[in-house]
Parts: sequence; structure tokens; C-alpha cells
Amino acid sequence: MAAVPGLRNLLTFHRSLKLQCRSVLIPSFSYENPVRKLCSSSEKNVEPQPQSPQNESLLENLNLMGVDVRMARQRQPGVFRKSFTNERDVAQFLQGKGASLSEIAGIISRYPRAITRSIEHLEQRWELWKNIFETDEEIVRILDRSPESFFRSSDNGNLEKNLAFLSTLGLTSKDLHRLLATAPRTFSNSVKLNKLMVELLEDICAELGGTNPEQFAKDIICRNLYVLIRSTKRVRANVDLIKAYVTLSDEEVLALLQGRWACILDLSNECMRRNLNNLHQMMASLGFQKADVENLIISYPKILYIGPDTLNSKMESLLKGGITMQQILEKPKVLDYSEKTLTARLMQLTSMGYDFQRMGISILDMSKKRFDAKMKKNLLDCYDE
DNA sequence: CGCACCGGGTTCTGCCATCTGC
DNA sequence: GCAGATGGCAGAACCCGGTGCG
Repeated sequence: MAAVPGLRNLLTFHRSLKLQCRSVLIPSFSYENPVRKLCSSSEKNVEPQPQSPQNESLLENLNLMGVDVRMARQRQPGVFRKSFTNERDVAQFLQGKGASLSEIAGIISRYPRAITRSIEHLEQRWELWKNIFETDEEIVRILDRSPESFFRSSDNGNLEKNLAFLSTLGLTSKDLHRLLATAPRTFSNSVKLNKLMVELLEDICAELGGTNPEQFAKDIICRNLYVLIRSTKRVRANVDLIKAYVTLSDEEVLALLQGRWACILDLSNECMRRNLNNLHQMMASLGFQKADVENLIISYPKILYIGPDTLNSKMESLLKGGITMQQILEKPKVLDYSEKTLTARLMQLTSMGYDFQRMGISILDMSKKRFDAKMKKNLLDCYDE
């Protein structure tokens, strides 16, 4: 029932858009009555004329809907060679779920294959997603963000199996919600692929002498929601690389992977190697030992995410601002903040005569709100004295 | 109240390569 | 040979605030 006004909105909204498409001749009735054309079931999906390589009514519909046809065709040209597509129904379906016209246009522009799905398929898939999400709005938000995650697979059975499989890992419904919301591609993976990754994680656990591989895999997935959309090759290589670098026991490596190191598994291999090398070089040039680097990686693994240029410039700013390397090693979280923020705070604090040796550097690692409150209070204290 | 510790949020998608089935 | 389905890759921080403790 909402479909009719919805369609009308769609038409009104896009009436002003140009109907022609480059290199395709649209007959002169273009502006005559677009409503009748789009609503007429008999006129849609007519076979292309002998010399026409494209489905003209498809192009017309997409233009009316505000789809970026050039982008769409470039992405999935095969869709444009099909004689039957389902753009009107798909658009109505999405609109019925609360998607705006511009969201629908964006979805189809970025993932044109969406319009080859049937309503039955979409209804079923939506219901499966509804097992995880509370509202249609949430799902629409994900689709708008990543249309491919929802539409790439036509295999609803696989999705169902995935939900079942992930549930058997001991993930709670809250975990599943976070997983699907954060890394929706996980659910379009084949169950086989997801199982392979879980098996790899369990193997890694066993290799390190762990006795509870299931718990290990579950903990890693909960702490790194992206791990299931990584390749097993990448995860394996990262584990091997970090294991080879540190001098820790297997037991210690195991505990770290299961905890704060889970986040480093999805670095690209080259990136991890480069950042690790750079960190090692930099520390060595400042006279630190490998053990210091190890301790830093243990306490603040995210440092491996910082590229050479960024890391070096942050370090330089801090050291130039009067912070010692020893202080940074004690509070590596200051590296979380951008060089710009750090520099600005250093200047502000230095001009006030802030004594980092006495007061420490925790003030650099504070949310803006807390930092500002602190500054205000410090100023007041100054007046009091 | 101030502080330290810790985990969470953001959006990590969009493109290309390979395989599979027709 | 095709189009669809699926796998895999590059890129590479910054910020916030709850909670529990002294």
C-alpha cells in the first residue's frame, strides 16, 4: 500500500532529471508521460531491438531513479546486457523498508546486480538479517554503507548456514549483532570460508600449546570483528611474523593473541613487516634494545598500525617538545593522537610552563573534552595562587 | 574528585582476480 | 565464452568516555 505513493514520490523527485542517455536514442515521447511508462508492466523489460545493445527501458528507469548509470555500467556491464531486470520492484522493496530515494539510487549505482534479485529472494534475505538486527533502519544503514555485502550473494541457504555456524562458536546475539553491523561481508562469505578461518585460529591455538581452541577462536573474533573477512594466508603470515620477532614463550604469545594482539592480525603482511622494521630501526637509533621494542609491542600493539612517516613525525614532535623516550615507552597511548593534536597541546602546555617531568604526560592522552576541562581548571588554579 | 586503565566507535569498502556453471 | 559467485587485496588512526580505585 505504501508502494504507490512511494513510486509517485520517486517519479516526482526525478522528473526533472534528464531522460536521455548518451548514445542511446530515446524516442521523442520522453517527457510525455513518464508515469505511464514506468508503471506499465507491459512496456517494461521488452526485448531490446535488434540493433540495440542495451535494454532501453532499463536505462530509462535507472535514469528516472537517479542512478549513476555510467558508474553502474562500468561496474557490472553484464547487468545492462540482460533482457530482464527487476529495478522497479527492488526500488519499491527498499523504499518499503524505509530507504530514501537517494539511498536507493546510490545502492544501485554502486552495486547494479541488486536489480537482478527477485522480491522473494530479497524478502527472505531481509528476514534472515532481521534475526540479527532489531529494525529495518539498521539494515538500511548497512546497505547504504555497503550494498555489496547484502547483494553480492544469491545464496540465502548459505547465509542461513552461516548464522547457524557462527552461533555454534559461542557468540552471543550481541556479538553477532556487532559482527554483522561492523563487518557485514562476513555473512556473505561461504560457510566453508568462515569455517576455514575458525579452523586456522584453532590450529594456531593448538600449535602454541593452547588447550581450548574454541575459546581462543571465539575470543579473537570478538576482539577483532574483521578477522573473518581476512584471508587465512594473511592471518597466518602475521602470526608467524610476530611470533618470530618476539622472544616470548608460546604460552605468552597465545595469551597476547587472544587478548590485546587480536587487533594486529588484519594488518596487511607487507605493512606489518614495514612498520615493524621501521619501529625497530627507530628504537635502535635512539639506543634502545630489542627487548624495549618487544615491551612496547606488548603494551601497545596498535603501534604496528602506524606507518613509518606518521610514527617518525609523531616521535619527533614529542621529543622536540621536551618529552623523553622513556616517558613515551611508559605511556605509549599518547601515540594514539594525531601529530597535529599532540603538537598543539605541547605548545599550549609549554607556554603555560607545564612541567612534564613532574606532572607526567598523561595529559596528552586525554579526550578533547577532558583536556579542555583540565586546561580551564589549571588556569583557575594559577589565578588562585 | 582526579586519575589510570581499558575497551569501544568510527565505517573496512570498492575494486579486481579467479572459479564455476551454463 | 559469458556472467555470476566468491575470494582476496590495499590502505594504514584518532578520539572518546565508562569504570573502578585511592
